[in-house]
Amino acid sequence: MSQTVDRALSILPLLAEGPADLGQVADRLGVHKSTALRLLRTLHEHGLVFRQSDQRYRLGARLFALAQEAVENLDVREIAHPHLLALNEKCGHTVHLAVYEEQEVLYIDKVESRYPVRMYSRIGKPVAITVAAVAKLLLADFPEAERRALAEKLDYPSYTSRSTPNAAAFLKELALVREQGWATDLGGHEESINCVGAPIRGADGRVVAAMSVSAPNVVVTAEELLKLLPLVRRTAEAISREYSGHAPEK
Amino acid sequence: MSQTVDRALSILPLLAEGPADLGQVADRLGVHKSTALRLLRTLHEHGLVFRQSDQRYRLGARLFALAQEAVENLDVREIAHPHLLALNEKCGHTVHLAVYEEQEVLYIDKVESRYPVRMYSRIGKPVAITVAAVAKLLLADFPEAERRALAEKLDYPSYTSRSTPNAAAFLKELALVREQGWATDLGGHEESINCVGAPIRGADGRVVAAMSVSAPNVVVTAEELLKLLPLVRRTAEAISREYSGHAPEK
DNA sequence: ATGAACGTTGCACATTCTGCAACGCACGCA
DNA sequence: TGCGTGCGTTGCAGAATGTGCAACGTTCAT
Repeated sequence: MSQTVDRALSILPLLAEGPADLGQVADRLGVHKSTALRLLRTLHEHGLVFRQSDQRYRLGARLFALAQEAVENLDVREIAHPHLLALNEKCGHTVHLAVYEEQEVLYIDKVESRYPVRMYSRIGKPVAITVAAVAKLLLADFPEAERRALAEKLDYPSYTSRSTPNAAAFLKELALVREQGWATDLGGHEESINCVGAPIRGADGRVVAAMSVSAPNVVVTAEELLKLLPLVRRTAEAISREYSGHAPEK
Repeated sequence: MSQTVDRALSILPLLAEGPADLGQVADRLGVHKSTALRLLRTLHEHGLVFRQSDQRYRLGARLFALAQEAVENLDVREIAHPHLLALNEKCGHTVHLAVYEEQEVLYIDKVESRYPVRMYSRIGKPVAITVAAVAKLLLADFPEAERRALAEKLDYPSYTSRSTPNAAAFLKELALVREQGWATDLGGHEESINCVGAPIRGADGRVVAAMSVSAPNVVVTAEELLKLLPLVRRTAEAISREYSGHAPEK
């Protein structure tokens, strides 16, 4: 829509392929050298491009800084919230959003069940890290060495008979979660409550948050809850897309 | 130099602070809404900006993709080489450049000593990982858990009486290197050869390569070699700056 | 129903960008 | 030493391009 800007921006992917000199840039843009020069100068002033020692142009530090700053100022919660609401709208159960922070997994958002029976949880509260679906999802993405180190350090409280009993079992479960791309907690924290969860990933593919749907046995059986898995995964993927800077579907 | 492009690029840092709507962008640019709209549209077509579900604009995925692609197409060796030559010019000793790759540390560049006595090493050859200064620098940057895991797996050959004897000693040495930001190998690989090295870091601060200066005792004592440390560190920093997308000094 | 806030469009004006041609400079070759 | 080529750079005149305005269409909230 704006020719000048359009041309200037076309330089960026071109330089991403590798350093290039003025003539090459002008040629590939199909413009006169003097025009390319002025565009490069403007990009240079903004730090998006710089000149290395052999005089050729390269993408500059500012680009990395911008990308980083943008990620830091991104709020998963803000982006996820409407999606969580929509999910709750469809299935009616409690929906949680959680992140990993300083050795803990914390709930950072929650949409209450529309059924009369609710489960206890609080935003900001640490999650039962050895059993919760969201915790498994977040830890499963750690590099293997860190996963092992962390697993060794944890306590394994027997909330119920189905709680994760020890480090070995936990690591095995994490490997499974990593493999399949989703996680469950079937009565591992409270006998009568089941959860299904899926990971939310950033632009680099790393897991940045996890979400889950929880419901007590009295409302739906574990089997029925599992039928929601595709929906949960689709929601998580929609959030991932939007979080990582792709236009939302539709 | 180019007003239109200048304005368009000014939008990026603005959006890095957080999502903004058309009016806010127009205001902060000091232009009419319709102008801001056209600029945003152009940025949008290039994927640098997109519109999230609440209609506000945000930095887009393309920005991350560009930054990533640029990093992948960057060649440390190409950038480092002139600096290594200059260093060799000043001190005369052998200069090495190395990276970590698949459980090994490999030499990827070398400038030969100008003294008659040379040391044996080859580009592409794996480095003695438990003793070489460059290896210590590269491994010291690993997260603690991975450092431990790797140290346990390694063999500790006794090249000389001063070789690193075991995992515990190696981890201690890595902690020291991490702390001080430089490393040495004083006769750990071959009795008569000493090295001083410094790390080369990327835009995110992670160590991407390491360089060292090596010289045999018959040419300079370890003490004299250590006097080169400031020069080595300055060279490594100059390479880091250029590699991470900042204009080279002067 | 009514108004405000916001994004969007078409248009006439002139600001801003463009390509040209000429210059300066460094490098390599004779 | 001198010439030639390749590259980045500058000033300029013409015109294409971007600009702000004013008016319209929507969507919300009151």
